[in-house]
Amino acid sequence: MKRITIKDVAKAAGVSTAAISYALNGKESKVSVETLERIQATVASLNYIPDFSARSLVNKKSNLIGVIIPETEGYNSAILENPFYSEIVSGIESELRKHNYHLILTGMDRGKGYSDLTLQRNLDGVIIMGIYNDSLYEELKKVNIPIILIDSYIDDTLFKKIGIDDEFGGSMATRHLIDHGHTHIALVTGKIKKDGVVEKRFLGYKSELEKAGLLYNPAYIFEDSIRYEHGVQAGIMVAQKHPEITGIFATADMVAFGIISGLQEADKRVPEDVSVIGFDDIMMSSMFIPQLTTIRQDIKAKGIRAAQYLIQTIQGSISNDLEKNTLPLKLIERQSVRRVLS
Amino acid sequence: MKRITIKDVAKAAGVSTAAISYALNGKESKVSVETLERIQATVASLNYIPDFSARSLVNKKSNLIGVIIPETEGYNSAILENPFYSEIVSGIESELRKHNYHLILTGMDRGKGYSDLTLQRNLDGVIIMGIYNDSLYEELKKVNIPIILIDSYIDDTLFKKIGIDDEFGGSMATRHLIDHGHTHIALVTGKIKKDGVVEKRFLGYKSELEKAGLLYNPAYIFEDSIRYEHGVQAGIMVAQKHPEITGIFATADMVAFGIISGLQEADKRVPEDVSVIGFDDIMMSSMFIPQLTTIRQDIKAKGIRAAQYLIQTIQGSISNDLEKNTLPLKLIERQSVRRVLS
DNA sequence: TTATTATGTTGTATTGATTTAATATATATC
DNA sequence: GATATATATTAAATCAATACAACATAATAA
Repeated sequence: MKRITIKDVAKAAGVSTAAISYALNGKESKVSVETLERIQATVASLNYIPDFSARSLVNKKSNLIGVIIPETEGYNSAILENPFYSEIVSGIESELRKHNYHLILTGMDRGKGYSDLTLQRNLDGVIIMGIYNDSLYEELKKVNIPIILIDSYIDDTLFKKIGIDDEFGGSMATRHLIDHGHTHIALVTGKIKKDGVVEKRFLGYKSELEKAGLLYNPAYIFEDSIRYEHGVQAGIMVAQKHPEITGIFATADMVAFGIISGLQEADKRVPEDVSVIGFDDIMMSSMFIPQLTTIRQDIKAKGIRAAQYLIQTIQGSISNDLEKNTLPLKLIERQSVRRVLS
Repeated sequence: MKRITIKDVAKAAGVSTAAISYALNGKESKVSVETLERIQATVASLNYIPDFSARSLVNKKSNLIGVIIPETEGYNSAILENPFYSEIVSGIESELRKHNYHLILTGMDRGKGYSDLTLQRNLDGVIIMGIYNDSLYEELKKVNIPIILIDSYIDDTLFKKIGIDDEFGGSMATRHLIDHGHTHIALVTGKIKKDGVVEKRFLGYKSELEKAGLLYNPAYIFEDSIRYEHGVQAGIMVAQKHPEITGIFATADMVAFGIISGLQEADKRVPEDVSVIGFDDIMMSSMFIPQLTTIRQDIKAKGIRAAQYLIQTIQGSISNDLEKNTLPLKLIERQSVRRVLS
């Protein structure tokens, strides 16, 4: 089946290809009403669908957006095994589709460049998740297209960012435990890297302890990776080695699930013996038993907002609306935290 | 920053653009060793990256694969909220990346066509999830590119398929309950549509009941959608209206989670009072409490296999290896099913 | 009526890479 | 040394669309 090109349409409608192009690209003013209608009719009858390759070759726009998920430790080349990212991508996709952009989804082998994809495909823009100071940093600057960073604290006006106030979130979670009478509070988290979200949440945790006059004990920090398995280990550890700990703040819900399992495995009950608070409020958190008390961020909205922001930037209607770029957080009280009597 | 084109490289290396093209596309035999080396050197020094739009314009290959997730009932335009799909996409992505294909991920508004995307982007192939007999059927045939269907029973040699033996899986699950002494077994499931996977699982359930001489009771079928919420409702229903039911087969793990919550809400314990078996073995199933007994399919492998099969088809090395296209199932015994005494 | 402006319309160059056919050069055969 | 063969190399056509500049026609102004 041969492809129907703009020439075929032109011939059938008895006009030039230029007329077709004008008629189809919002330049109806350059075409009379009669020809416009005739063109539209023939386009429909021939079922003509323009070729994006040819189009993007001339006007350097591809209507393609790259969505890049760097490999997280522990999630080996399985970029969507982390449900948090799935929800974000889901939001991005729905928003992009609404605006007639297509989405190229890709993981990123460490070492390999971002710019390859971008240049090869003439991407109109890129959304990158959870990147912290890194070698990629400089490379990103070279590729001169709009870039939105989700959950990044890279401090450069060149990059637009969508995120949350992670430090505040860390404070909220910690304070919630403190307010419920907990005095020995552990933190279970992924690697604390400079300018990563996890560092900020940790900072919130620490400052809130100080504010409450509680002792910050480095032995209460279980730092490894943002994975279920790490949570399990930490849970067992807490149960066996630290009976004084009654509250645990996990910097991700996934980790909180692991902690709860680990605790139960070591015969501690949640929340009767130990309270656990998570972070993110992924979908599973309300389905888990016990239902997880956590700091909610609207994950899907994050994706949607990132897509909107990117599209605005591409189309030049840049609204540098910082308030809308730091999304709200909310404490969701469910079943995994209880009050202890002092 | 101006783009570096093949012409720039040609000029810098003192050869024609044709030579560059040969050197870069595995046609080294048409180029002498010296020029090849010179070209490679200049390509590296100029950091030349070819433009896929131009390339795909001439050879009608885009190195792009479309991954299409039709909107599931209940998952309104949030294509990845279903963790099952996320895992598949994850598998597809890793495999495609390995072979230098890029992936366009998109949901599909009901009504809108598949062929638009395909033709616009000159896709080399398409992977479509969970499509059953439908109006889209005919449209798919018109677009003459390789298509892999995941979890579909559309019977047409034009479409290649990757799936599992859903009926057998349904049997396995049901038999497991029967073997554990259960005689009143409910089925909680999404809409049973002709040629959908759910229908097959239902058929397996039914036939296994008959085989065991048990009564098939339509009142035990809770048919609505493959969603957590439906599971909750069904769980409550069973607890309140059907105390005789001791075993429940959910045609998806997500639904099983809901059932367990619903049962607990209505003061039934799992597995002490009621046993629940799921289907899929998504990641959460081993993390859930109680850990879910389920029929495992290797979800990520499904994605990988689909990608492999598609790439083979595109490249002409078609291995119509049916055995490898029906992936194995395995009963995973965990904590949500227990033996009842008769 | 002629000059001027506005409105449609089209021919053609352009985009970046591939590929065919033609050409130039080197090597082997007799 | 002349002819045939193999090997490098390149000029130019091609892919499908866009957009500039040129031109024709109609509408308006003088």
